[in-house]
Amino acid sequence: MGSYNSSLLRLLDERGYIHQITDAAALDALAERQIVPGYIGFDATAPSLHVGSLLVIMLLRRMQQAGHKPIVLMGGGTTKVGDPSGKDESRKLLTAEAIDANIASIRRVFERFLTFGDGPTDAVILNNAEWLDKLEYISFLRDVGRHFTINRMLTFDSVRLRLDREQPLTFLEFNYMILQAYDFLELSRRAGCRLQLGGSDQWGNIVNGIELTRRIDGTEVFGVTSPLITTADGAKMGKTAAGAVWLNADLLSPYDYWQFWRNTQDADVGRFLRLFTDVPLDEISRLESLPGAEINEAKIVLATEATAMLHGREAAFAAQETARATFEQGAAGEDLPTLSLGDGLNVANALTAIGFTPSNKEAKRKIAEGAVRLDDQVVSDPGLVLTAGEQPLKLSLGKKRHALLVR
RNA sequence: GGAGAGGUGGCCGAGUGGUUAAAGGCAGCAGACUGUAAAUCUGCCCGCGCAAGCGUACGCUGGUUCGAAUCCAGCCCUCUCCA
Repeated sequence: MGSYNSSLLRLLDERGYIHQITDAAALDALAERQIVPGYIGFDATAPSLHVGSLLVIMLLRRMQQAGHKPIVLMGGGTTKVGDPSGKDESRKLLTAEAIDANIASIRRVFERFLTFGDGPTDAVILNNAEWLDKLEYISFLRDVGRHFTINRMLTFDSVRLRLDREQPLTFLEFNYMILQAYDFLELSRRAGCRLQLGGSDQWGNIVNGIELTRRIDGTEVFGVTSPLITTADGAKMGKTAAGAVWLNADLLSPYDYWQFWRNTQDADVGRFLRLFTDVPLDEISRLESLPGAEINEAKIVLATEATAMLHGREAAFAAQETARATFEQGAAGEDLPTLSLGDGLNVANALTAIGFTPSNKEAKRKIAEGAVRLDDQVVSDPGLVLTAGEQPLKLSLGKKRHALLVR
């Protein structure tokens, strides 16, 4: 730690992004000497990425900040195969149309984090379907497949974990690591790419790509992985009641995104500020050492900065303002989720309609538990029919979830 | 192709004819305490219904039985060993 010369590795190191590097000294030297094009692959298994991917998106952003060239590789081809890493079961196969739709939806997020263009350090997006879709089986096996031994492939975590747990691993998925390795070779040829970044679970795949590129082309390329980010109590990051914390605003509103960060545990605030915001390091040191309840100030900075980066500063401030009005003054901020009551709706149905409860049954349970309030008055009758007047009503479940009911 | 093991609620995992909407744990939600934190304690945790009640559910399809997650038959899927 602290022994790097290049601004790239120094930046990554001091903000806590580095888990492993394949050849740190050589990469350090290369990054001092030239602009390093580096890539991360993203498979398009859903219409949006979620916070789980945010860390590696930030890696690309840091690369650009350090004067290098980020390459976003969309996995249009690899998604058709499915990465077995870290999964107990095969994914359902996605159709080509679904994958294309997902890619179109996902790529917009990158524009918030990276500057795209034709300049030397501008980011670019490529899609591995461009080369993977056209592969010819026999010639691919002869050119690439001969560099992989089954003996070694079986030792990789992605494979071994599945086998150890007696879960099936299809031959299709077994090929994933070969295709990802081939991506690196292809990118080094097409884009002069010298670096692949990724989460620590990608180490094996990255190393494969490095070796393949060296064996076939004799080119030296590098890999950097980031640590797996868990919360202080050991849970995977990004899981909430409602499900994944999506990055696309149509799947998770800026207000809810802001709330996600606001509810960070004390112990995580400093780490998250370093990883997920551009707040200067000395300011972060100050914020994270705030005593007692004052740490909440740091959480607000985290929430607003992280939200601003993804959704823009205006949306972030709106979320912050709504939260302040709602939580500190007990009023109702305008950014809260809103439900139109129409001709009238009973409380239980309203709770389910906004998505606070998954079923009417659950809504009634919560009412019986005294967890539901209407304009801060506890509701006890699940059949109470609501109609809105001029003023919107505030419906609350628990202390954290609030919504506005309008006509 | 042969032999064996197995498929239970989001996950893990009990249960081998009725008292089983199915033990226990994890995850989750809520209440108390707090700082929209953590930890702790308490309650809840298939769906519809105001309710009585009803409907679904233990891989799938049939069958036996007053009654099946539990017994029988066929099928599907997974794992292990053999060929």
